[in-house]
Amino acid sequence: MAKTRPTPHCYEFPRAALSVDIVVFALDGDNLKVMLIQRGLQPYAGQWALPGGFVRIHENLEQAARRELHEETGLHDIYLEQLYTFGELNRDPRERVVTVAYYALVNLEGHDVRPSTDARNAAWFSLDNLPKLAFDHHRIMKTAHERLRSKVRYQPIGFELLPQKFPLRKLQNLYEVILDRRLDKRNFRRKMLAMDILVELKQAERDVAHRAARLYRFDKNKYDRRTKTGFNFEI
Amino acid sequence: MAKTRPTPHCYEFPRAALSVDIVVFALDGDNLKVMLIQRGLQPYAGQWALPGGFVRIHENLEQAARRELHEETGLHDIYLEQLYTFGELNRDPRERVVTVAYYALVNLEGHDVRPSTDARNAAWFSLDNLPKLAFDHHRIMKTAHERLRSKVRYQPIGFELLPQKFPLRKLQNLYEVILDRRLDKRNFRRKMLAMDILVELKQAERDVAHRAARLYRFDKNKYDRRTKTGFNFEI
DNA sequence: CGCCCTTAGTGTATCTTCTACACTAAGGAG
DNA sequence: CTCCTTAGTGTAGAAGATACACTAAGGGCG
Repeated sequence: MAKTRPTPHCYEFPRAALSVDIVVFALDGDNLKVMLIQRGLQPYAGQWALPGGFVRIHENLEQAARRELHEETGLHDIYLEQLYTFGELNRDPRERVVTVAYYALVNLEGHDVRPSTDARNAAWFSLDNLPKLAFDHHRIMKTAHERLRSKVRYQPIGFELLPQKFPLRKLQNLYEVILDRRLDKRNFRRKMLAMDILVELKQAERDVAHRAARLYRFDKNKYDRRTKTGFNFEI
Repeated sequence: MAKTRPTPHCYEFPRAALSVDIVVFALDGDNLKVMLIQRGLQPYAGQWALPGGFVRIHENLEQAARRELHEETGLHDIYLEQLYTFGELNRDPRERVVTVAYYALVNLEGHDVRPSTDARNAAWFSLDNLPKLAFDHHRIMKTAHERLRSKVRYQPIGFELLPQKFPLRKLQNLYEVILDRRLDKRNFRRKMLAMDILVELKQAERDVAHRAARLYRFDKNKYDRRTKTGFNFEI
């Protein structure tokens, strides 16, 4: 597959290059973070950008996104969903590049996130403290953020940002951060538990300097069953 | 630009071809319809397919979708929105083709729809009576239908399927067809009018064999203003 | 060991929104 | 002028959303 000097590939009509870019969200206390990598090559050398790269001819789009994500950040087996395809003419100064953007959700504790694998410089940034981004990545990021904010309200994807076992306060905090507004504790708990998609565990938090909260986990099977009978998740 | 024998375009790595496909929805009484074209060339010659074609190197994705739509169906200046990008390896038997799918909404009365321009065979089909479709177009259609069903509930896009002036019963009918369930007339009217995004016109229906209904139109400015102050459209 | 600090965990009253439901009004057709 | 069809309207009860404050539990520290 890999040659030192690849043979050229010719077509009757000019073709755009096709890439994938991924907006990886994670929750760090009261901050929603995204992972960025610092570009080593031109264009935009030294600037921060979304992880991503060109789609190979024998992999589909999601495979390409997962491969790039793994190569550049070490992340694997995470929630990934197609966001939007950006195809403006001059979004890449080199040539026409169309990019299929994805967004990913990870929990910081569960995954062995090694931002600095592969000799690249990668790091988490708070969404409200982003550096200047290469290409049209700021726009992609904004689109991803909006999508997350609206999707989190009617699909149970927020759990992807938490460890498998979590106290309800962490879940509420997640929604408060993403939706950017305070929620009432009692109402939140009542509503969430009434949906009957969480399982109350026999464990409690450990090593906290206050009363330990009970842990819960999201039960996907229960959710799927409830969904089939007309139930709709909603925050 | 157009040559009888284009010079070849060569790249270091193989590239997928990039196309757009459009699912055009229209409402015809109690039926949701989509426009299909009958393919003249291989592969799938003679079979029905979504309108669409290859993206040119100097047009962006939406421009490509609008151009193809115009060339193949005569439709122009219509509501168009990106749906999803399909990139499975074997979705086109000739070679790797990644397609950016769009969906469009038109009102049958307002637009001069000429399905048979351009010497192609084009026609409207009821969604529940579709022929076998070329490529993975059935999947694209299904995705578009699901998107329409969910989006119509929280964005005022349904109006795109109606003429500018319409009686409330037509609007209710639209939601009943798309959501596939009956709505209560009094509740529907109360809710819709309470949103304060419709303007009651001084006109009534004409040429109906019963009491004529009052006509309304959707006021986008009003909607935008209300949206800015926290209002959310919802059916 | 006991006090303090912090977060966990709980119930109720009120307001708002959703639902179910049936009759009179208007207009054209015959 | 009668008939047929659809337009247009109100209300009561149920369900869901909101606002709100105290006691319980556990670790830290003096």
